[in-house]
Amino acid sequence: MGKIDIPKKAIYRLSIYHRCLQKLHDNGVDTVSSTTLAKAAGVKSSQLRKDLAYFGQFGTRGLGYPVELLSSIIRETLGREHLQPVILVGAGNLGSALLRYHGFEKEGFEVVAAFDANPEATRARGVTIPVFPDSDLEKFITGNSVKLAILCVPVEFAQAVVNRLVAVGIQGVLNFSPIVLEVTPDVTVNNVDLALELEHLSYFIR
Amino acid sequence: MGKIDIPKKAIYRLSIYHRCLQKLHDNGVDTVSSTTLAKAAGVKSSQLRKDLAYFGQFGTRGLGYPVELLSSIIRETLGREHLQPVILVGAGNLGSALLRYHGFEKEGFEVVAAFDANPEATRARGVTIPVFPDSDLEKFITGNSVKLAILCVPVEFAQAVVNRLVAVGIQGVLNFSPIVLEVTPDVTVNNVDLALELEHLSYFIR
DNA sequence: GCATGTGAAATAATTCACAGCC
DNA sequence: GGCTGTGAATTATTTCACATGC
Repeated sequence: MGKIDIPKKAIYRLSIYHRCLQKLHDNGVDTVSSTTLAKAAGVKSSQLRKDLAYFGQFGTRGLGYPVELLSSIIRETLGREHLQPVILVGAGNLGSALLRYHGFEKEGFEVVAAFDANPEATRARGVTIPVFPDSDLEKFITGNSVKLAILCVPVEFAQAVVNRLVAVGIQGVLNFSPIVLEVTPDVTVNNVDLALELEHLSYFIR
Repeated sequence: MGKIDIPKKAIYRLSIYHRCLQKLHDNGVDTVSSTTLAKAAGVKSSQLRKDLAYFGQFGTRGLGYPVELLSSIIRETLGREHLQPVILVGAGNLGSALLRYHGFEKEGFEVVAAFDANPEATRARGVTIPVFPDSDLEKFITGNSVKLAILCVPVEFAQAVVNRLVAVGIQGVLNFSPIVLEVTPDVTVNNVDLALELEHLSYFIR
């Protein structure tokens, strides 16, 4: 790959900049300075300029950045020009909650299918996205070239399921199980660990 | 405070170590080397030793660390010796999903109450935790000395609600809204931004 | 004059490597 | 011999500060 040079944290910030730019665009703004955009994103202006400099030059000195252009360049850099299909595996309490939540769709991801050991029960929970038995996983992923998966299975199954996903081509996993998943370096795992976040907070209160 | 010297990221890792230690303890292990524990936690052994060194010396050279003792020392360091009450504000799709999920309880946090503009609707969604109208927020927080809040209100209300929370003593906020919240430095905000995590993943797939 | 783009400086975090101790 | 604890070295990230260009 040719993008190993952008720091991981900068990539998270790109997403934030992208959101701020969309908001500015909705408000009819078409040029923004690094100072203004940085303030909206909660970072220093120098950091914003450095982050953008990792992948090109888009501003005009004395003026600022073109909102719409920068927005689409970031979208492209993040690989968001084309809609990415996403599957969700494990539609228990949290999984079916996320399916009903539709927070991903709002930001432009399409959750195309869910998988569970007991698909009937999930459908009964008011989930409208198609739910399949988890034995259909491999067939579906291969057939639909899915690259991204949201993993909400119970912690004791998480490693086994991720192995199956990776074997058929999943390259990115959003993992909600409180476990450190072992994957090959070509697979990216992002952990969302709600209890861990609360624990972290509890350190900072007195 | 006297703990400003431990890096933020090290604190997250402490929680992970703590989990691994509990598992080891459950399996009857009573001593563990930095190499073994680090492997379980997915970090380098040198990093584990450095992280622990931030707040003391607990190991025996040639042997390793005492599992139970280290576990309780970490718990104390994180401020988890005593149960912290937590409230949840905004019981819409995601909020009520989290209430039904009970993932926090499993890790030892007690969600004592939820607040929403429409408490009836939330109760109807099968939530068993008490739900109050959001006008009761201040009274409840003050009356029960709550310090931690989970924030799931729609993004356009997030800043206003966090202002109210902070005004009556909330010191830690787990924020699910895709917005950069402005708070005074004595308040800690942790953002869980699901769409942003997916976007981050989409950068790494090809 | 104003705001970008960027080397250089400062700061932070990680990893090495080994002395010290059981 | 094995494993911790820790300074020193390395690597990564952030911030500064200013030359450059509109």
